[in-house]
Amino acid sequence: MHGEVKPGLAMTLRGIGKEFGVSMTPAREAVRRLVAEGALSLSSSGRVSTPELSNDRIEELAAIRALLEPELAARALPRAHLALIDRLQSINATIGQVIERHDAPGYIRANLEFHRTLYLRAQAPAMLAMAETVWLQLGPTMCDLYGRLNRTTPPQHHRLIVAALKAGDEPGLRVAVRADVTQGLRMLAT
Amino acid sequence: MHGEVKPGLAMTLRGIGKEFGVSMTPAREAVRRLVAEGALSLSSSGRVSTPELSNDRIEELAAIRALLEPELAARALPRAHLALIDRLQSINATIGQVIERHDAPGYIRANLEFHRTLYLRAQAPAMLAMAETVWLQLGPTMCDLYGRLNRTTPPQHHRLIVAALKAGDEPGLRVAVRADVTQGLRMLAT
DNA sequence: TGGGCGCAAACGTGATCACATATCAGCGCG
DNA sequence: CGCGCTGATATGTGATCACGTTTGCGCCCA
Repeated sequence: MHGEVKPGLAMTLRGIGKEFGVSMTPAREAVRRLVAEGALSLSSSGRVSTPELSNDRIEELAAIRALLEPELAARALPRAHLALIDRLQSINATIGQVIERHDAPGYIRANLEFHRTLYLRAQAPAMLAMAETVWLQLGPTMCDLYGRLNRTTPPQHHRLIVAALKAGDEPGLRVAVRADVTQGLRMLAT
Repeated sequence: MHGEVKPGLAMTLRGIGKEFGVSMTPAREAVRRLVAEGALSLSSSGRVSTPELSNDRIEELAAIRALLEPELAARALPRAHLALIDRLQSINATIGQVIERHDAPGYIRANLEFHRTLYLRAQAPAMLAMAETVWLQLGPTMCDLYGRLNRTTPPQHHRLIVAALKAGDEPGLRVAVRADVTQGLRMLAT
């Protein structure tokens, strides 16, 4: 999810087992679960690797985010109290620092923490799980793209999200979240 | 997904293995995959069973359907030719027959076939997979509910969907699909 | 008769193994 | 010099087993 493993990297069950000090059986279970969630892809011979997403697939996954996440944010809005907004702003500050360091996985991690912190308030576990599944699928590819771009602009959409939360403005919040989610896609087109 | 197994039913790995003539290992993999997809729930002791969904969870899953499926339908709309519409109408006729027979799993299966046939045209595999995951989670509970209700009215929303497809009316299609998806939820409230 | 209690059966977990298959390096041929 | 073949190595699959834990049934006592 955090993009710590590059897209297209192949792995073996025995290798994973050795890496974590377990036998093949738990490694197999973990791998098969990640395959079921779309985080890893299974070749016809059973070999496993991180998927290399096509542009169409990325667009599709971004579209799913653009559907789910505004709804999650809207559901969180009535439950968003001051402490939550403070927390979001603090995470936002961290994101600014991470960007300066050009730390792509760190940026992804902090960015997702911002979204997850907000969506946790929505009290919608199935919807959140679904969003995290999408993040999991996008992780390696997104991190690769961010790493290539070396962007230096802080996330202005997050500020808009926080502002809409403070104002209790649901339509504005939906628009801000959708814009934040779609921004990553636009970056790909360049 | 088709609701052939009742909610809350517990299963054992050795039992599943014996049922399908394999050992525990493949049974474990299959079960863990279904757990990852949310179709089965894993107790703290590792025992597995079909989940009994709370009303909140059902509402949430229906909301996800209401988000994803209109989008899938809209993406399928430009690609929907006459043969597809014929196929949908034929499935619709089947649904009418199944309802007369009070065959709840058959109804679920035919209903999902209607939706899947349409959504396959959307050329959006990730989004379709996500919708199917939701169906998988709802399957047992929905079938249970349908079985209790013994409804006799044919699905009028499907007719609206077909009409909107014929007319090339995207907003109307989105509304019709959303109404069809939400209908199941309304039934629960009674 | 109802409610704890204990024990045996059953369960999940993780390890190991045999086997069929895929992968890749090296080599020989064109 | 490039291409295909071949064999050794490595991989996934499914079975089986030992072990610690949970479960559920029967029994005992109040």
